[in-house]
Amino acid sequence: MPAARAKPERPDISGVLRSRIATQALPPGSKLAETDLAQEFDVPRSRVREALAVLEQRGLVERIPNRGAVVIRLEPALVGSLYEVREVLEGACVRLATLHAPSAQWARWLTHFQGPMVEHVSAGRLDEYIQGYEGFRAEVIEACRNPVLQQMLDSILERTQTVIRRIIILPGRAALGLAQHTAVLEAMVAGQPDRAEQLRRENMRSAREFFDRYQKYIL
Amino acid sequence: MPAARAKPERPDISGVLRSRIATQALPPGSKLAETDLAQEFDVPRSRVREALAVLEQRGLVERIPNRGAVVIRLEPALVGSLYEVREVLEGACVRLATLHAPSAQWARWLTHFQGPMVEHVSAGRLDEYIQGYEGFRAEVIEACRNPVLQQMLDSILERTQTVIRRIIILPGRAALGLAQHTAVLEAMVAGQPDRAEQLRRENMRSAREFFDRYQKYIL
DNA sequence: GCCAACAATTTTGTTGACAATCCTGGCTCT
DNA sequence: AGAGCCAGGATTGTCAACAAAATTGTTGGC
Repeated sequence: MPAARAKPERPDISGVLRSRIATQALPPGSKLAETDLAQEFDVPRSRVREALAVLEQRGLVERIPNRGAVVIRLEPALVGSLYEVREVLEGACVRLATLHAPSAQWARWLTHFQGPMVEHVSAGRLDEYIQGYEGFRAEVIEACRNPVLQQMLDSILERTQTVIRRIIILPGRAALGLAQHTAVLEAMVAGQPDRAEQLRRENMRSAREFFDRYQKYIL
Repeated sequence: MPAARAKPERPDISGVLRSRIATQALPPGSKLAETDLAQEFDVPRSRVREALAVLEQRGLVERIPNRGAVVIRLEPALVGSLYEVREVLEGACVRLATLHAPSAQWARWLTHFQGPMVEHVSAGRLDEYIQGYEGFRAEVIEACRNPVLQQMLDSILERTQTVIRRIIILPGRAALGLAQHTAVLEAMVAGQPDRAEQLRRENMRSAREFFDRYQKYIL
């Protein structure tokens, strides 16, 4: 039997780079050298080039002619713009989820948010808190059944992930955020989409206030 | 004197193709052949390739491996998703514009909407009506001072432009839309950002109802 | 010692050729 | 006659070499 021929893998370069930028494995200002990336992923440089075009279009890197691509730097004004848009998108998200999924689905999460999650926060186990929240969030987005909304939220999140993680560890933020999320969930369980949307938007504005107040520690 | 050397122009291929798709010069289902485009724009094929990667990322074309790129077809469900997102983005837009620009700036437009625009609509001069509205709209987006919001709205508009133009010619739509826009403007002049946002969202839902009702004539 | 001009190196941008894949059309076999 | 199959052509994907530009390093002069 001939050796199993390794099929030519096609790594999703743009995807890998996106997650590296989101996790700050590639911090703002990093230079993305085409040759290096082509070597690392073992692909021709033209593939790297296409990936960089996508990253530029997504607002993650800046490409200067004849000088290469660098990871974009988050100006305070840009963070503000991102939060303004995120506010209305997240609001629409919980409204649609409330409309499209049965109340019982959210009731499960409500008990989780009123029990274990409170423990996590008061015990300072932020990783567990974040993980639990991410699970809920994924279900909300799934319930929206709106690929356009999902894509735009993804795009905003990957640009602000680092800011989000620094906000959540601010003094009092996790506890306040948890209370706000619980309020949103109560509206969802009660089948009040508009109220859920409004509460979620207030939650986003609240997060943004923390950012404004602690801006110098975050950026 | 030596002949003026033509500097190597660098046409914005992705931009040209985007407008062609938006205006349906390239209707849904059209095939985008790399060789043809490279010849037409007189650029190497690699440039065309990068442009296609951007168009795919923007949701305007679908690329199938080894088979090329085709202009995406608007399914009714996708139009619904786009309108759900557009509703909240347009709402945020007028809210921010009301907050950031002086009332007087919108008062000018209000008189225009209550005078000439009514004439245009009742006389069936839809082109003038559209043109007047576009002017107002551009100023609103400008006043938002939010590049993220602007980019996302552009992205949605270029995908739904053809639908929008077919909705506006539906019986009664232009007159109703004008009345709704005037109501939004009144809220803006009165310095009521939240009310302007709410009215704008109602306007979007109304437009979407027209789409749902006349769907078979539009798609 | 510092600055400026110049040369060397590195990196990006471009080009054309080559390989792999898919579609088309005609042919053969049942 | 119809289904399946096998070229032929066309298109996409890949690649390496070349050209252009910018960065870096060096040298010479003040």
